[in-house]
Amino acid sequence: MELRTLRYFLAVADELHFGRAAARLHVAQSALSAQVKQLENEVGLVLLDRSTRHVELSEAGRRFREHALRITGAASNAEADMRALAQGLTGRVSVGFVGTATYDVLPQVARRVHDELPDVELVLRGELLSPELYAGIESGTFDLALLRPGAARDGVRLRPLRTERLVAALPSRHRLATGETVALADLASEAFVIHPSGDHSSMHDQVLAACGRAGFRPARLVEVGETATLVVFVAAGLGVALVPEPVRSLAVAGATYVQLADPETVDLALASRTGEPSAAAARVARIIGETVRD
Amino acid sequence: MELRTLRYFLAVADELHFGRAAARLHVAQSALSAQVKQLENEVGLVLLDRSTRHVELSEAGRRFREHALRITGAASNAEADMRALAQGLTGRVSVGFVGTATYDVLPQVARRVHDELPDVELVLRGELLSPELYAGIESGTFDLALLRPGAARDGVRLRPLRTERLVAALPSRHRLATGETVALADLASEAFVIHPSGDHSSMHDQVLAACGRAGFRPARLVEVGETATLVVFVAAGLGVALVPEPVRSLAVAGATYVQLADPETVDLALASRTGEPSAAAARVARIIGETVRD
DNA sequence: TAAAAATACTCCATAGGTATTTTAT
DNA sequence: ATAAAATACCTATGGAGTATTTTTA
Repeated sequence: MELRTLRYFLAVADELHFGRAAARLHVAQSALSAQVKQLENEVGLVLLDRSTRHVELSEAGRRFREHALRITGAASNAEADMRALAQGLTGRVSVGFVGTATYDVLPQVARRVHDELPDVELVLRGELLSPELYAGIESGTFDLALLRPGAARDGVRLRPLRTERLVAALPSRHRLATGETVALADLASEAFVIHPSGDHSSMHDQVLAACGRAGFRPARLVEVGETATLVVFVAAGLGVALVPEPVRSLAVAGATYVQLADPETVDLALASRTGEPSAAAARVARIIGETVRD
Repeated sequence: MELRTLRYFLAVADELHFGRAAARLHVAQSALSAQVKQLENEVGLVLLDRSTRHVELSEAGRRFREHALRITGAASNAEADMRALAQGLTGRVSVGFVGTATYDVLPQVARRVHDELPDVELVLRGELLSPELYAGIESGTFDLALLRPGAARDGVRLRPLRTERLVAALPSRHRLATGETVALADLASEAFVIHPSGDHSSMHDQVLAACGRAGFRPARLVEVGETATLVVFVAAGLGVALVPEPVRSLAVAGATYVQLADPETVDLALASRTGEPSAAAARVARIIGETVRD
């Protein structure tokens, strides 16, 4: 039993006329007759009661028609689904994010994917550290990752997205919180709320490097994993923090973001596995690129 | 896309090894490789990530596998169902009965079909007159009919089942109800409860013919369609009746069946359409034959 | 008698086989 | 070095076409 045979049978069952059915299928009437006959031999039942003047479905034919419709329908579904998958209109894309991208890029991307690619399942994991994301891309856990680019690793392709200025997050009551800008050196004696150092967090290292360039080393460090928690700690007066400018979209009462006088920046990049990504992943990558650009 | 291709793909997806899958399918490895490759071309996606040392399903392959399983599963279902249909183990069989077979043959047949052919749907219509049954067989409304054989009609095949003796149904209080037998002539002056004459009921005619042979013509006729109602009327004292002996299984308080001294009989036959009946109808016919024989 | 399905036959596309090459570990 | 998939090439099955016959309403 083959799908072609079933399609032939269904055409005859539809037209109740071998000639017309053959025309519809673009095959000769004789080929159609032969195929239907073979199908009947296979199932061991007469499916069509036919004379030269009349064709009608037998009881068995009516029953078989239901089966044939189910089978060819499932095949059509499969074809349609695979076509959609090939075009990136369906499928699953898992994306990992560093914490500082979680509150800015992530929600916009999720919204656009939901609107433009409703059948694409987006699996999001935010608040991860760049090394974890590198490993996730290599191992296939993630199709895409938004991370702070570090040493190139082969198996991972990096595309620079943008450079983000660092801003200071200060308690609103802080004496420097009302200024237009703040010089990093003026924060030398403050406690710093900072991402954890473990596993080589990129933000941890870059904040300390910036302080170093400003001529000091923070006296006290309060390590906090989640970006949201970090800002809340600042708001609570536990210290100051340096965060990429897009974190501003995370508004927390009691915390104020102030532009740095120093030109400190961190890079944001999109990572993917080398080789052909899935069509859906490519579409999501494109949306991420457009979202960041705007 | 053809079922063969899907089965090949599923074998490889199962074995994750082209050589073993080919062996399982009894085809050469090269043929399998070619078919899988062609399938991938058709769907436009790589379904299997493979090297000479390792074969695994791609994301698209996992997705396609679900489709392929659904499709081939539906095809297997179809084959199994058609096989069962060809063997008469499934399908629908409609059977019509004359009223006097309704209470005897019908329940036994229904029970046996239910037990022995659980997937055969038995559609029963009882309490019909033989001419209606003839027409129903010819028109295809019924696959089988239990009826009183009359003039042969072509398009209808008749198989004699048995000859049933007529017995008298008398009100229990009737003076003749206690005898071992009753002579028909002794009922000459009674009112007769009888099946309707309309549409040439066979029982109607045969009861009157029997009376004629006994030398009388019933003084009064009470016409009743249903056999059960007929016996109830007798029990109520509205008259006497002649019924085929199997109607005895219809026990009604107040009515007594008494053997006739006269050797009057009616025939019961199984009617079916000429030509090949469905396998299920043939099985049911066989069960009817066996049931009546016992 | 005419329309339509079945049959006879021929052809060729393609599934499948054998032998060999390529490739990744 | 070797196991296994891919490739090259050949064969043959069977699907499809043309022409004709058969059938029945």
